[in-house]
Amino acid sequence: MNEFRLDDFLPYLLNNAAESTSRAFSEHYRREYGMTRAQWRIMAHLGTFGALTASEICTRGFLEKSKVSRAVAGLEDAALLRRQPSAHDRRAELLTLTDKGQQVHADLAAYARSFSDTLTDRLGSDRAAQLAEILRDLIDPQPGD
Amino acid sequence: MNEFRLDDFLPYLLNNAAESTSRAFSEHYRREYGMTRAQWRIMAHLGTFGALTASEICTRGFLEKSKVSRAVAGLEDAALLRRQPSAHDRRAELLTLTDKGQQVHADLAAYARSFSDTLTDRLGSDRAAQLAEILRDLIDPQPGD
DNA sequence: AAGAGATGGTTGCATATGCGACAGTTGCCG
DNA sequence: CGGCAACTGTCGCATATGCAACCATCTCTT
Repeated sequence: MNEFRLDDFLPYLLNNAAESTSRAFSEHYRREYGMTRAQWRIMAHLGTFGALTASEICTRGFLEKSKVSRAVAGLEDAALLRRQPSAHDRRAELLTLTDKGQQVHADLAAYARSFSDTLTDRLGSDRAAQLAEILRDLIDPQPGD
Repeated sequence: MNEFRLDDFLPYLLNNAAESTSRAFSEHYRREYGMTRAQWRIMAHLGTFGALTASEICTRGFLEKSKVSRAVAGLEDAALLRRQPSAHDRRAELLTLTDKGQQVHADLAAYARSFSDTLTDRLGSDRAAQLAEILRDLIDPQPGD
């Protein structure tokens, strides 16, 4: 009969796990810096990978471009990032963190780090590493790119 | 220095994996039935577990209660589910799928099933099972419950 | 039995979101 | 070269969302 079991449906489990593990953390940057999830994600990308364009962030982070556009505007207003024209493409803008942005990123990264350690402890480091690896496999082949 | 690596941050990977694996599927029920993500999730719960109250769905699915409230209203308007008063608690309402709701659920479940098979193939069934198991461990201890 | 506090569900309001349309730019093919 | 498709980022609009306030009901303590 090919029954459907919600408890085994990977997208469902992934959504729950993502939601469950992101909530506590998101409350932190929300309280401390008034940042949204999209804003934190953009900061995290720039803090980790350096200068990126908005559309690169869209692709890497599975975010809508209008969402990124507005989140970037907010971060710019808060003086956390700066735009500069791309040398090779006049449509695109390179985004980089300001000094203030770097500081904020450093704080959030430290928090994220300790948060991550908690999760790893809970799973055991072997399984945590397994999980990360499998997730990367699952993510890589992005449908439309 | 305790560096922060976004590529190893589990909440990030989980969000990307969830988003990546949910997108194609969500396009389907959106197109076919005009349903939102929350609505599909509610249908999936009711289809799998039978009668539930809204708050049980909130807890299981990591959904805000106002989101559920409105999604349920929409599903009721579409005649996909029905409310009946709980025998033991006059505040609560038991939600169940209507016949039409069951049909829609059956269709979506079949689609989900084949979708799930694709993912499992891609990972290999061992790793897919590992993943599901680890995710369940990660989810279980829900912060505020 | 009474009141405090928790819980179920709805709703108002401000904000966030997705989609589609748009203007400007680029790259490619004939 | 000329033009057309693809791409970048922004914006308007309708809708979805989160939060807090709210009413009704339940539970627990005393």
